[in-house]
Amino acid sequence: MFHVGSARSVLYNWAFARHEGGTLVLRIEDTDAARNRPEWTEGIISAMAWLGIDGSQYEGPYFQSANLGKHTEAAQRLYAEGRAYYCDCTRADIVARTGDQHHGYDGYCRDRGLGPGEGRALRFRTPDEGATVIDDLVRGKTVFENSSIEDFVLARGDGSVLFLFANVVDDVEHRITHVLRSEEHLPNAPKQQLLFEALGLEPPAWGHLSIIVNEKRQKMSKRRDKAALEAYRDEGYLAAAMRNYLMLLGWAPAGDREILPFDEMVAEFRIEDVNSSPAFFDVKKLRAFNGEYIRAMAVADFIAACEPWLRPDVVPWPAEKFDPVVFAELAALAQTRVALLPEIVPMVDFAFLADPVRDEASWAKAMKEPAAELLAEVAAAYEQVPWEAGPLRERLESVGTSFGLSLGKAQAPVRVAVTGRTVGLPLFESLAVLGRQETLRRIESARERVTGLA
RNA sequence: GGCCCCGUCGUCUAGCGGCCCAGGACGCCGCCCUCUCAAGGCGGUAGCGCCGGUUCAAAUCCGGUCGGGGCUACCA
Repeated sequence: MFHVGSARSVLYNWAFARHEGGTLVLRIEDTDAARNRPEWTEGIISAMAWLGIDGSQYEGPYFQSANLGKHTEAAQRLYAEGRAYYCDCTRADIVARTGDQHHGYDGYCRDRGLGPGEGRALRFRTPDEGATVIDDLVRGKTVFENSSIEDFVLARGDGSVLFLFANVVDDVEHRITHVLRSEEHLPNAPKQQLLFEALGLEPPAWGHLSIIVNEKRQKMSKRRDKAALEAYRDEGYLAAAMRNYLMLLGWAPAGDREILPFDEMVAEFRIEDVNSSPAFFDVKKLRAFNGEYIRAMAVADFIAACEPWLRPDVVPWPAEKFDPVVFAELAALAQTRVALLPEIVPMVDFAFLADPVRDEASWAKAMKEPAAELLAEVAAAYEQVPWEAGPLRERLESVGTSFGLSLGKAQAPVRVAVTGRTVGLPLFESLAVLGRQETLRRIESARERVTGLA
Protein backbone atom coordinates (compact mmCIF):
# COMPACT_ATOMS: atom_id res chain seq x y z
CA MET A 1 0.00 0.00 0.00
CA PHE A 2 1.20 3.41 -0.84
CA HIS A 3 0.13 6.06 1.60
CA VAL A 4 -0.45 9.54 0.27
CA GLY A 5 1.75 10.82 3.03
CA SER A 6 4.49 8.61 1.77
CA ALA A 7 3.72 9.57 -1.76
CA ARG A 8 4.34 13.10 -0.79
CA SER A 9 7.61 12.32 0.91
CA VAL A 10 8.72 10.34 -2.08
CA LEU A 11 7.80 13.20 -4.36
CA TYR A 12 9.81 15.64 -2.36
CA ASN A 13 12.54 13.10 -2.09
CA TRP A 14 12.58 12.78 -5.78
CA ALA A 15 12.55 16.47 -6.46
CA PHE A 16 15.32 16.85 -3.96
CA ALA A 17 17.32 13.98 -5.35
CA ARG A 18 16.99 15.43 -8.82
CA HIS A 19 18.08 18.73 -7.49
CA GLU A 20 21.13 17.22 -5.87
CA GLY A 21 21.69 14.69 -8.57
CA GLY A 22 21.22 11.93 -6.02
CA THR A 23 19.58 8.55 -6.04
CA LEU A 24 16.46 7.48 -4.28
CA VAL A 25 16.66 4.33 -2.25
CA LEU A 26 13.37 2.56 -1.93
CA ARG A 27 13.46 0.76 1.37
CA ILE A 28 10.70 -1.37 2.73
CA GLU A 29 11.05 -0.91 6.46
CA ASP A 30 9.78 -4.31 7.36
CA THR A 31 12.01 -7.26 7.88
CA ASP A 32 9.75 -10.14 7.05
CA ALA A 33 6.27 -8.84 6.36
CA ALA A 34 7.29 -7.09 3.18
CA ARG A 35 8.77 -10.29 1.80
CA ASN A 36 5.48 -11.99 2.36
CA ARG A 37 3.52 -9.11 0.90
CA PRO A 38 5.10 -8.42 -2.48
CA GLU A 39 2.05 -6.37 -3.45
CA TRP A 40 3.21 -3.66 -1.04
CA THR A 41 6.36 -3.22 -2.99
CA GLU A 42 4.54 -3.51 -6.28
CA GLY A 43 2.06 -0.88 -5.15
CA ILE A 44 4.81 1.56 -4.32
CA ILE A 45 6.66 0.91 -7.53
CA SER A 46 3.57 1.20 -9.68
CA ALA A 47 2.51 4.40 -7.92
CA MET A 48 5.98 5.83 -8.44
CA ALA A 49 5.90 4.84 -12.07
CA TRP A 50 2.50 6.44 -12.44
CA LEU A 51 3.82 9.68 -11.01
CA GLY A 52 6.61 9.60 -13.52
CA ILE A 53 9.33 8.20 -11.32
CA ASP A 54 10.72 5.37 -13.35
CA GLY A 55 12.90 2.47 -12.33
CA SER A 56 16.10 4.18 -13.36
CA GLN A 57 15.69 6.74 -10.65
CA TYR A 58 15.58 4.63 -7.55
CA GLU A 59 17.30 1.65 -6.07
CA GLY A 60 15.34 -1.04 -4.46
CA PRO A 61 13.30 -2.52 -3.06
CA TYR A 62 15.65 -3.13 -0.24
CA PHE A 63 14.85 -5.31 2.75
CA GLN A 64 16.42 -4.97 6.15
CA SER A 65 17.03 -8.65 6.55
CA ALA A 66 19.51 -8.39 3.68
CA ASN A 67 21.81 -6.56 6.03
CA LEU A 68 21.45 -8.78 9.08
CA GLY A 69 25.14 -9.37 9.65
CA LYS A 70 25.95 -5.69 9.84
CA HIS A 71 23.08 -5.10 12.24
CA THR A 72 24.22 -7.63 14.84
CA GLU A 73 27.81 -6.58 14.39
CA ALA A 74 26.95 -2.97 15.20
CA ALA A 75 24.82 -4.04 18.15
CA GLN A 76 27.67 -6.10 19.58
CA ARG A 77 30.03 -3.20 19.20
CA LEU A 78 27.79 -0.93 21.25
CA TYR A 79 27.51 -3.61 23.92
CA ALA A 80 31.25 -4.16 24.00
CA GLU A 81 31.83 -0.45 24.40
CA GLY A 82 29.34 -0.17 27.23
CA ARG A 83 26.96 1.95 25.18
CA ALA A 84 24.31 -0.73 25.46
CA TYR A 85 23.31 -3.30 28.06
CA TYR A 86 21.20 -6.41 28.36
CA CYS A 87 17.84 -6.35 30.07
CA ASP A 88 15.48 -9.14 31.06
CA CYS A 89 12.52 -6.98 32.10
CA THR A 90 9.18 -7.75 30.57
CA ARG A 91 6.63 -5.09 29.82
CA ALA A 92 4.64 -6.30 32.82
CA ASP A 93 7.67 -5.89 35.10
CA ILE A 94 8.11 -2.31 33.97
CA VAL A 95 4.46 -1.42 34.39
CA ALA A 96 4.48 -3.02 37.83
CA ARG A 97 7.40 -0.83 38.86
CA THR A 98 6.32 2.45 37.28
CA GLY A 99 2.60 1.91 37.61
CA ASP A 100 2.06 3.58 34.29
CA GLN A 101 1.23 2.03 30.97
CA HIS A 102 2.55 5.09 29.16
CA HIS A 103 5.81 5.40 30.97
CA GLY A 104 9.13 4.67 29.34
CA TYR A 105 11.72 2.23 30.58
CA ASP A 106 12.94 2.95 34.10
CA GLY A 107 16.55 1.84 33.68
CA TYR A 108 16.22 -1.07 36.07
CA CYS A 109 18.87 -3.24 34.37
CA ARG A 110 21.28 -0.43 33.59
CA ASP A 111 23.88 -1.48 36.09
CA ARG A 112 23.00 -5.08 36.74
CA GLY A 113 25.76 -6.21 34.44
CA LEU A 114 23.64 -8.82 32.67
CA GLY A 115 25.33 -10.66 29.82
CA PRO A 116 23.71 -11.80 26.63
CA GLY A 117 21.20 -14.58 26.94
CA GLU A 118 17.97 -16.05 25.71
CA GLY A 119 15.12 -13.60 26.18
CA ARG A 120 17.36 -10.68 27.04
CA ALA A 121 16.92 -7.51 25.04
CA LEU A 122 19.75 -5.13 24.28
CA ARG A 123 19.02 -1.58 25.37
CA PHE A 124 20.86 1.60 24.45
CA ARG A 125 22.35 3.48 27.37
CA THR A 126 21.01 6.97 26.85
CA PRO A 127 23.21 9.83 28.11
CA ASP A 128 22.14 11.08 31.55
CA GLU A 129 22.87 14.69 30.84
CA GLY A 130 22.84 17.17 28.04
CA ALA A 131 20.50 17.43 25.13
CA THR A 132 20.27 16.18 21.59
CA VAL A 133 19.33 18.78 19.06
CA ILE A 134 17.91 17.89 15.71
CA ASP A 135 18.71 20.49 13.12
CA ASP A 136 15.82 19.89 10.79
CA LEU A 137 15.70 21.14 7.21
CA VAL A 138 12.01 21.96 7.42
CA ARG A 139 11.39 22.77 11.09
CA GLY A 140 14.60 24.24 12.35
CA LYS A 141 16.24 23.17 15.59
CA THR A 142 14.38 20.95 18.01
CA VAL A 143 15.91 20.27 21.40
CA PHE A 144 15.36 16.98 23.20
CA GLU A 145 16.64 16.67 26.76
CA ASN A 146 18.57 13.42 26.95
CA SER A 147 16.97 12.72 30.30
CA SER A 148 13.60 12.52 28.54
CA ILE A 149 14.81 9.80 26.19
CA GLU A 150 14.37 6.32 27.62
CA ASP A 151 16.84 3.48 27.26
CA PHE A 152 15.22 2.08 24.14
CA VAL A 153 15.60 -1.43 22.80
CA LEU A 154 18.12 -2.12 20.04
CA ALA A 155 17.75 -5.87 19.71
CA ARG A 156 15.07 -8.30 20.82
CA GLY A 157 15.51 -11.28 23.10
CA ASP A 158 16.10 -13.47 20.06
CA GLY A 159 18.87 -11.23 18.79
CA SER A 160 16.96 -9.62 15.92
CA VAL A 161 17.28 -5.86 15.71
CA LEU A 162 14.54 -3.26 15.74
CA PHE A 163 13.61 -0.97 12.89
CA LEU A 164 14.98 2.11 14.58
CA PHE A 165 18.43 0.64 14.85
CA ALA A 166 18.48 -1.30 11.59
CA ASN A 167 17.59 1.98 9.95
CA VAL A 168 20.71 3.69 11.20
CA VAL A 169 22.98 0.86 10.10
CA ASP A 170 21.28 0.70 6.71
CA ASP A 171 21.59 4.45 6.24
CA VAL A 172 25.31 4.12 6.71
CA GLU A 173 25.41 1.17 4.35
CA HIS A 174 23.60 3.22 1.69
CA ARG A 175 25.63 6.36 2.37
CA ILE A 176 22.40 8.24 2.94
CA THR A 177 23.00 11.97 3.20
CA HIS A 178 19.43 13.21 3.69
CA VAL A 179 16.64 11.55 5.61
CA LEU A 180 13.39 13.11 4.45
CA ARG A 181 10.38 11.52 6.06
CA SER A 182 7.11 12.16 7.75
CA GLU A 183 6.70 14.22 10.92
CA GLU A 184 5.57 11.21 12.91
CA HIS A 185 9.19 10.04 12.91
CA LEU A 186 10.46 13.19 14.58
CA PRO A 187 10.53 11.60 18.06
CA ASN A 188 12.78 8.89 16.60
CA ALA A 189 15.29 11.35 15.26
CA PRO A 190 17.11 12.11 18.54
CA LYS A 191 17.41 8.39 19.28
CA GLN A 192 18.85 7.71 15.89
CA GLN A 193 21.15 10.68 16.05
CA LEU A 194 22.47 9.39 19.37
CA LEU A 195 23.07 6.06 17.67
CA PHE A 196 25.03 7.64 14.84
CA GLU A 197 27.17 9.42 17.38
CA ALA A 198 27.69 6.29 19.49
CA LEU A 199 28.80 4.48 16.36
CA GLY A 200 31.23 7.29 15.64
CA LEU A 201 29.39 8.36 12.52
CA GLU A 202 28.18 11.65 11.12
CA PRO A 203 24.38 11.82 11.27
CA PRO A 204 22.55 12.64 8.03
CA ALA A 205 20.64 15.85 7.41
CA TRP A 206 17.13 15.47 8.74
CA GLY A 207 13.95 16.77 7.19
CA HIS A 208 10.59 15.98 8.74
CA LEU A 209 7.69 16.82 6.47
CA SER A 210 4.32 17.50 8.02
CA ILE A 211 1.67 14.84 7.75
CA ILE A 212 -1.37 15.08 5.50
CA VAL A 213 -4.62 15.20 7.43
CA ASN A 214 -8.25 14.37 6.73
CA GLU A 215 -11.22 16.70 7.27
CA LYS A 216 -11.02 15.97 10.98
CA ARG A 217 -7.43 17.18 10.99
CA GLN A 218 -6.12 13.75 11.85
CA LYS A 219 -3.41 11.81 10.12
CA MET A 220 -4.72 10.18 6.98
CA SER A 221 -5.17 6.50 7.46
CA LYS A 222 -5.38 3.77 4.89
CA ARG A 223 -8.36 2.29 6.67
CA ARG A 224 -10.49 5.41 7.16
CA ASP A 225 -9.39 7.62 4.32
CA LYS A 226 -8.70 7.17 0.67
CA ALA A 227 -4.97 7.29 1.07
CA ALA A 228 -3.72 4.89 -1.58
CA LEU A 229 -2.34 6.71 -4.56
CA GLU A 230 -3.46 3.99 -6.96
CA ALA A 231 -7.07 4.67 -6.00
CA TYR A 232 -6.83 8.14 -7.51
CA ARG A 233 -5.33 6.79 -10.69
CA ASP A 234 -8.20 4.32 -10.93
CA GLU A 235 -10.75 7.09 -10.50
CA GLY A 236 -9.43 8.95 -13.49
CA TYR A 237 -7.01 11.46 -12.06
CA LEU A 238 -4.04 12.30 -14.26
CA ALA A 239 -0.57 11.70 -12.88
CA ALA A 240 0.54 15.18 -13.89
CA ALA A 241 -2.38 16.80 -12.07
CA MET A 242 -1.86 14.64 -9.01
CA ARG A 243 1.81 15.39 -8.76
CA ASN A 244 1.26 19.09 -9.35
CA TYR A 245 -1.35 19.16 -6.60
CA LEU A 246 0.79 17.16 -4.21
CA MET A 247 3.73 19.49 -4.71
CA LEU A 248 1.56 22.39 -3.57
CA LEU A 249 0.82 20.85 -0.20
CA GLY A 250 3.22 22.75 2.00
CA TRP A 251 5.13 24.43 -0.77
CA ALA A 252 4.46 27.08 -3.37
CA PRO A 253 6.40 28.30 -6.39
CA ALA A 254 7.12 32.00 -6.67
CA GLY A 255 4.79 34.44 -8.36
CA ASP A 256 1.30 33.26 -7.45
CA ARG A 257 1.62 30.35 -9.85
CA GLU A 258 0.07 27.01 -9.08
CA ILE A 259 -0.18 25.03 -12.26
CA LEU A 260 3.17 24.69 -13.91
CA PRO A 261 5.38 22.09 -15.58
CA PHE A 262 6.97 19.61 -13.22
CA ASP A 263 10.46 20.42 -14.44
CA GLU A 264 9.98 24.01 -13.35
CA MET A 265 8.79 22.94 -9.95
CA VAL A 266 11.76 20.66 -9.53
CA ALA A 267 14.13 23.42 -10.56
CA GLU A 268 12.60 25.86 -8.13
CA PHE A 269 11.98 23.48 -5.26
CA ARG A 270 14.00 23.79 -2.07
CA ILE A 271 13.29 21.58 0.90
CA GLU A 272 13.96 24.53 3.21
CA ASP A 273 10.96 26.33 1.74
CA VAL A 274 8.51 23.63 2.71
CA ASN A 275 6.30 24.79 5.56
CA SER A 276 5.86 22.69 8.63
CA SER A 277 2.14 22.77 9.29
CA PRO A 278 -0.07 19.83 8.36
CA ALA A 279 -2.11 20.13 5.17
CA PHE A 280 -5.62 18.93 4.43
CA PHE A 281 -5.93 16.87 1.28
CA ASP A 282 -8.61 18.73 -0.67
CA VAL A 283 -10.07 16.48 -3.33
CA LYS A 284 -12.15 19.37 -4.73
CA LYS A 285 -9.04 21.27 -5.64
CA LEU A 286 -7.37 18.16 -7.00
CA ARG A 287 -10.40 17.68 -9.21
CA ALA A 288 -10.20 21.26 -10.46
CA PHE A 289 -6.53 20.74 -11.31
CA ASN A 290 -7.41 17.54 -13.12
CA GLY A 291 -9.94 19.42 -15.24
CA GLU A 292 -7.32 22.00 -16.12
CA TYR A 293 -4.86 19.35 -17.15
CA ILE A 294 -7.47 17.56 -19.23
CA ARG A 295 -8.41 20.74 -21.07
CA ALA A 296 -4.77 21.45 -21.77
CA MET A 297 -4.31 18.13 -23.56
CA ALA A 298 -4.30 17.69 -27.32
CA VAL A 299 -7.52 15.95 -28.38
CA ALA A 300 -5.61 12.86 -29.47
CA ASP A 301 -3.96 12.62 -26.07
CA PHE A 302 -7.29 13.05 -24.36
CA ILE A 303 -8.75 10.22 -26.42
CA ALA A 304 -5.80 8.02 -25.54
CA ALA A 305 -6.20 8.85 -21.85
CA CYS A 306 -9.85 7.77 -21.99
CA GLU A 307 -8.96 4.33 -23.27
CA PRO A 308 -9.01 2.47 -19.92
CA TRP A 309 -12.62 3.50 -19.43
CA LEU A 310 -13.61 2.41 -22.91
CA ARG A 311 -12.58 -1.21 -22.57
CA PRO A 312 -15.37 -3.59 -23.66
CA ASP A 313 -15.64 -5.20 -20.24
CA VAL A 314 -16.30 -1.96 -18.35
CA VAL A 315 -18.42 -0.12 -20.84
CA PRO A 316 -22.27 0.01 -20.64
CA TRP A 317 -22.86 -0.48 -24.37
CA PRO A 318 -22.44 -3.60 -26.52
CA ALA A 319 -18.82 -3.75 -27.62
CA GLU A 320 -19.62 -4.13 -31.32
CA LYS A 321 -21.55 -0.85 -31.34
CA PHE A 322 -18.49 1.21 -30.43
CA ASP A 323 -17.12 3.34 -33.23
CA PRO A 324 -13.78 5.06 -32.62
CA VAL A 325 -14.44 7.65 -35.30
CA VAL A 326 -17.71 8.67 -33.69
CA PHE A 327 -16.05 8.68 -30.32
CA ALA A 328 -13.27 10.95 -31.53
CA GLU A 329 -15.80 13.52 -32.72
CA LEU A 330 -17.71 13.44 -29.46
CA ALA A 331 -14.56 13.44 -27.35
CA ALA A 332 -13.57 16.79 -28.82
CA LEU A 333 -16.88 18.19 -27.61
CA ALA A 334 -16.58 16.51 -24.22
CA GLN A 335 -13.08 17.58 -23.30
CA THR A 336 -14.04 20.85 -21.62
CA ARG A 337 -16.81 19.08 -19.75
CA VAL A 338 -14.79 16.33 -18.13
CA ALA A 339 -12.98 16.75 -14.82
CA LEU A 340 -12.42 13.04 -14.19
CA LEU A 341 -11.71 10.69 -17.07
CA PRO A 342 -14.59 8.21 -16.48
CA GLU A 343 -17.07 11.07 -16.78
CA ILE A 344 -16.65 10.72 -20.52
CA VAL A 345 -18.73 7.53 -20.53
CA PRO A 346 -22.19 8.92 -19.72
CA MET A 347 -21.53 11.81 -22.10
CA VAL A 348 -21.10 9.63 -25.14
CA ASP A 349 -23.09 6.52 -24.26
CA PHE A 350 -26.13 7.66 -26.27
CA ALA A 351 -24.16 7.16 -29.47
CA PHE A 352 -23.38 3.50 -28.78
CA LEU A 353 -26.41 2.28 -26.89
CA ALA A 354 -29.18 0.62 -28.89
CA ASP A 355 -31.57 2.78 -26.91
CA PRO A 356 -30.48 5.76 -24.84
CA VAL A 357 -30.65 5.56 -21.07
CA ARG A 358 -33.86 7.05 -19.75
CA ASP A 359 -33.35 9.41 -16.89
CA GLU A 360 -36.83 9.76 -15.39
CA ALA A 361 -36.19 13.16 -13.83
CA SER A 362 -35.10 14.45 -17.21
CA TRP A 363 -38.21 13.05 -18.85
CA ALA A 364 -40.49 14.57 -16.28
CA LYS A 365 -38.83 17.91 -16.76
CA ALA A 366 -38.61 18.03 -20.54
CA MET A 367 -41.58 16.06 -21.81
CA LYS A 368 -44.31 18.46 -20.79
CA GLU A 369 -46.84 20.10 -23.10
CA PRO A 370 -46.40 20.59 -25.99
CA ALA A 371 -43.56 18.06 -26.23
CA ALA A 372 -45.40 15.46 -28.30
CA GLU A 373 -46.52 17.96 -30.94
CA LEU A 374 -43.14 19.60 -31.01
CA LEU A 375 -41.37 16.27 -31.45
CA ALA A 376 -43.66 15.45 -34.37
CA GLU A 377 -42.94 18.78 -36.02
CA VAL A 378 -39.21 18.43 -35.55
CA ALA A 379 -39.27 14.93 -36.98
CA ALA A 380 -41.09 16.21 -40.02
CA ALA A 381 -38.66 19.08 -40.45
CA TYR A 382 -35.70 16.75 -40.09
CA GLU A 383 -36.83 14.41 -42.87
CA GLN A 384 -35.28 16.64 -45.49
CA VAL A 385 -32.61 18.90 -43.92
CA PRO A 386 -28.97 18.66 -44.88
CA TRP A 387 -27.63 16.56 -41.97
CA GLU A 388 -25.28 19.08 -40.42
CA ALA A 389 -25.27 20.96 -37.14
CA GLY A 390 -26.10 24.39 -38.63
CA PRO A 391 -29.25 23.43 -40.54
CA LEU A 392 -30.38 21.10 -37.74
CA ARG A 393 -30.27 23.99 -35.38
CA GLU A 394 -32.09 26.36 -37.71
CA ARG A 395 -34.96 23.93 -38.27
CA LEU A 396 -35.44 23.25 -34.60
CA GLU A 397 -35.28 26.93 -33.86
CA SER A 398 -38.04 27.75 -36.32
CA VAL A 399 -40.22 24.88 -35.08
CA GLY A 400 -39.70 26.24 -31.58
CA THR A 401 -40.70 29.70 -32.70
CA SER A 402 -43.97 28.37 -34.10
CA PHE A 403 -44.72 27.07 -30.62
CA GLY A 404 -43.62 30.34 -29.03
CA LEU A 405 -40.59 28.68 -27.48
CA SER A 406 -37.02 29.86 -27.26
CA LEU A 407 -34.32 27.59 -28.63
CA GLY A 408 -33.35 26.75 -25.06
CA LYS A 409 -36.82 25.47 -24.30
CA ALA A 410 -37.43 23.84 -27.66
CA GLN A 411 -34.27 21.75 -27.67
CA ALA A 412 -35.01 20.07 -24.36
CA PRO A 413 -37.51 17.41 -25.56
CA VAL A 414 -35.30 16.55 -28.52
CA ARG A 415 -32.25 16.26 -26.30
CA VAL A 416 -34.03 13.96 -23.89
CA ALA A 417 -35.52 11.90 -26.72
CA VAL A 418 -32.13 11.33 -28.31
CA THR A 419 -29.71 11.20 -25.37
CA GLY A 420 -32.05 10.34 -22.50
CA ARG A 421 -30.83 13.20 -20.39
CA THR A 422 -31.49 16.87 -19.95
CA VAL A 423 -27.81 17.81 -19.91
CA GLY A 424 -25.08 16.73 -22.27
CA LEU A 425 -22.89 17.57 -25.21
CA PRO A 426 -23.92 20.29 -27.71
CA LEU A 427 -27.08 18.83 -29.22
CA PHE A 428 -26.82 19.59 -32.93
CA GLU A 429 -23.27 18.37 -33.25
CA SER A 430 -24.37 15.22 -31.44
CA LEU A 431 -27.27 14.68 -33.85
CA ALA A 432 -24.97 15.22 -36.79
CA VAL A 433 -22.76 12.41 -35.51
CA LEU A 434 -25.68 10.12 -34.66
CA GLY A 435 -27.21 10.24 -38.15
CA ARG A 436 -30.62 10.98 -39.55
CA GLN A 437 -32.16 7.54 -39.35
CA GLU A 438 -31.33 6.90 -35.73
CA THR A 439 -32.27 10.40 -34.66
CA LEU A 440 -35.68 10.17 -36.29
CA ARG A 441 -36.22 6.74 -34.77
CA ARG A 442 -35.54 8.01 -31.28
CA ILE A 443 -37.68 11.11 -31.70
CA GLU A 444 -40.57 8.98 -32.94
CA SER A 445 -40.15 6.49 -30.13
CA ALA A 446 -40.16 9.25 -27.56
CA ARG A 447 -43.20 10.87 -29.12
CA GLU A 448 -45.11 7.62 -28.90
CA ARG A 449 -44.18 7.19 -25.28
CA VAL A 450 -45.24 10.72 -24.38
CA THR A 451 -48.53 10.28 -26.22
CA GLY A 452 -49.07 6.94 -24.57
CA LEU A 453 -48.51 8.39 -21.16
CA ALA A 454 -50.85 11.30 -21.77
C1' G B 1 0.20 11.70 32.00
C1' G B 2 5.28 12.63 29.60
C1' C B 3 8.13 14.39 25.26
C1' C B 4 7.58 16.97 20.73
C1' C B 5 5.30 19.56 16.56
C1' C B 6 1.76 23.00 14.50
C1' G B 7 -1.73 27.63 14.42
C1' U B 8 -2.97 33.63 7.87
C1' C B 9 -9.97 33.33 4.17
C1' G B 10 -14.14 26.86 4.68
C1' U B 11 -9.45 24.56 2.19
C1' C B 12 -4.13 24.91 0.02
C1' U B 13 -1.00 28.89 0.40
C1' A B 14 2.00 34.16 -0.37
C1' G B 15 3.95 37.04 3.46
C1' C B 16 10.15 36.72 6.69
C1' G B 17 9.10 44.81 10.86
C1' G B 18 6.79 49.59 7.05
C1' C B 19 5.23 47.81 -0.04
C1' C B 20 -0.58 44.35 3.77
C1' C B 21 -7.23 48.23 6.50
C1' A B 22 -3.13 41.05 3.94
C1' G B 23 -2.04 38.73 -2.42
C1' G B 24 -3.15 34.06 -5.38
C1' A B 25 -5.79 29.35 -6.03
C1' C B 26 -9.94 25.79 -5.00
C1' G B 27 -14.88 26.20 -3.16
C1' C B 28 -19.19 29.22 -2.85
C1' C B 29 -22.36 33.50 -4.80
C1' G B 30 -23.66 36.98 -8.80
C1' C B 31 -23.30 38.92 -13.81
C1' C B 32 -21.83 38.25 -19.04
C1' C B 33 -21.54 34.64 -22.96
C1' U B 34 -24.81 30.59 -24.34
C1' C B 35 -29.16 25.08 -27.60
C1' U B 36 -28.58 22.09 -22.04
C1' C B 37 -24.25 21.36 -19.16
C1' A B 38 -19.45 22.81 -19.05
C1' A B 39 -15.49 25.97 -20.56
C1' G B 40 -14.27 31.18 -20.85
C1' G B 41 -14.66 36.52 -19.17
C1' C B 42 -15.90 39.93 -15.19
C1' G B 43 -17.13 40.87 -10.14
C1' G B 44 -18.08 39.39 -5.07
C1' U B 45 -17.64 36.43 -0.32
C1' A B 46 -14.33 35.16 3.62
C1' G B 47 -8.66 35.08 7.24
C1' C B 48 -3.64 36.93 10.54
C1' G B 49 -6.80 31.91 17.48
C1' C B 50 -6.47 35.01 22.00
C1' C B 51 -3.84 38.24 25.66
C1' G B 52 0.24 40.94 26.90
C1' G B 53 5.08 42.97 25.56
C1' U B 54 9.25 45.07 22.25
C1' U B 55 9.03 49.06 18.40
C1' C B 56 7.75 55.40 15.61
C1' A B 57 5.62 50.87 13.12
C1' A B 58 3.91 43.58 14.04
C1' A B 59 0.55 38.76 10.35
C1' U B 60 5.82 39.22 10.72
C1' C B 61 10.06 39.57 16.96
C1' C B 62 9.35 37.93 22.45
C1' G B 63 6.36 35.84 26.52
C1' G B 64 2.03 33.61 27.93
C1' U B 65 -2.54 31.40 26.92
C1' C B 66 -6.00 28.58 24.21
C1' G B 67 -6.78 25.16 20.42
C1' G B 68 -5.28 21.13 17.08
C1' G B 69 -1.95 17.14 16.09
C1' G B 70 2.12 13.42 16.49
C1' C B 71 4.92 10.00 19.38
C1' U B 72 4.94 7.34 23.74
C1' A B 73 5.98 -1.47 22.07
C1' C B 74 11.36 -6.74 22.65
C1' C B 75 5.58 -2.82 15.56
C1' A B 76 7.29 -0.61 11.20
